[in-house]
Amino acid sequence: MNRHLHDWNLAPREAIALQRRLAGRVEPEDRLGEVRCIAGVDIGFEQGGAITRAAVVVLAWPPRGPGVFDVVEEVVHRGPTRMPYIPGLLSFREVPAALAAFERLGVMPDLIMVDGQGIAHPRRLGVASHLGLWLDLPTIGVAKSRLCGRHGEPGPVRGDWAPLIDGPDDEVIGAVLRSRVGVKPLFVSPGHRLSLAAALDWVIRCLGRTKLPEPTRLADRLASRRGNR
DNA sequence: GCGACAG
DNA sequence: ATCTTGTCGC
Repeated sequence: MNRHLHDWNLAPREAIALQRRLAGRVEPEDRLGEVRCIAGVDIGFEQGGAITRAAVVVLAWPPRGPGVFDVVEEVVHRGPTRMPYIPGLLSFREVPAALAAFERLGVMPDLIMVDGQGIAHPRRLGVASHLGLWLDLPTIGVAKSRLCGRHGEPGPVRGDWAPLIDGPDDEVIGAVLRSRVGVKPLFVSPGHRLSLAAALDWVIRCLGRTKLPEPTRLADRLASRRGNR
């Protein structure tokens, strides 16, 4: 079945072929059903990288106030690191741990924000898309830097953005978003079952006082085992 | 061959 | 990603 998706001991060449095949299953949708909670996912490492630490934070929607969310649930999964980091093959290193964390979740979220790219990937299957396909849930890729694509400098105001273009056909694969004045922009792209416009909309609506949207920011903090800011 | 390269 | 102190700014 989809069991082979769990055979993360794929050689790079096989992994790339799998990405090409799976990319065709990614579905862009304009809107979601009723959203009651949004999850943020991020992976951290311990002991020099030997241990992979996956964190999932589920927040209630709508927020209690501007940028203020109630935490519904938090899960951390720790396990041995199996794959090295290879640009373009990040999902094979991080998704297994993320899935293990989701299996422990009591409430499945209606939308997931992942630290990394969605379709803004050489083969249109970044970690957010891969996770979304596996869970069959809407996902958004929220990365702190660029993997591929060309773009101009977004405006200086929060909410300003510039399209992320790639390929010979100038395909729009994401957006470079100014999430906060005076900081490097975020790279937002659809993961699965969501359009770019919807993805951007959700990320902006989840922005609090910092650069990262709350779901990703809290998951990042938990994955890196930092208690504060 | 050279440069780029999520986390 | 992670290793790490102080420091500039609101």
